[in-house]
Amino acid sequence: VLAGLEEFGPISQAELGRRLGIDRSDMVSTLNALAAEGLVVRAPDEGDRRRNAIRVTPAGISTLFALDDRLAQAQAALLEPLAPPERAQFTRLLQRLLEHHTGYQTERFDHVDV
Amino acid sequence: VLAGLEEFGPISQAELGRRLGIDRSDMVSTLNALAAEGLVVRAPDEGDRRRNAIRVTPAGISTLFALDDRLAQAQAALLEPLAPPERAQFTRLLQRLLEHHTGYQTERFDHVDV
DNA sequence: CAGATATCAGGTTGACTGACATTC
DNA sequence: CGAATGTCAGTCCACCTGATATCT
Repeated sequence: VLAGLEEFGPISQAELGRRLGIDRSDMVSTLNALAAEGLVVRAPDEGDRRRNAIRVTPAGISTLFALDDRLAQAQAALLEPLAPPERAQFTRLLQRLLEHHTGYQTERFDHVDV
Repeated sequence: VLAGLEEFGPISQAELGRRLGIDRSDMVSTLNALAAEGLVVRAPDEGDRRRNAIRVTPAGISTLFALDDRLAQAQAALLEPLAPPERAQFTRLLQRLLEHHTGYQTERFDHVDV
């Protein structure tokens, strides 16, 4: 969710959920938790008062960076048995599958030194 | 579970769960369901009366084959965007990761025509 | 008015925990 | 006796459903 917010910018909860494949009702409790930790802020959207404009706080960005770091470590551990070119090949193929089946493009998993 | 039984032969519930990474208590309900459909039979183990020796029935084998077929279709749909040599490469790398992290070896996912 | 949004209450499910009787 | 096995009851969590009030 933090990564989505950082990527898409301030956005309504419904739209965020739609892009991430998370249900509206689940997004409520997820954002409650993130807001309780001060990682995001819910502000009323001026242009459309049905919506909340969700903003990531600086603390949220730090947390996101920390998570990216843990992700990189986890990915390194997962791909450890493969040689570097194989890791690159594997993640490339995996990204093509992801993009084909979901339309979602990301470089978030490119933590492999090629 | 059916694939594990077919691969390992008659075996206790606990041992089956251990090899498949399924908890003992969950194995009970799973086998209840399979037994209710007549796909497996629970027989008391003669050598060790704490154990149940689980056997796959002919109906269980048919079901397993049908599932293998559906698995092949699902895998084909998943790998559809990749060219045949890429599919082979991808499944090979994936199997190496699986084997490295779990020690589990299988040819069950080799449904790709290379 | 139809449709979208945020929210909440409730149900279903899979996976885990803790306990127990039986057997080795 | 300690350890393993099969079983059950209960917990926890992710996910989904249906409803409601507010707003466009």
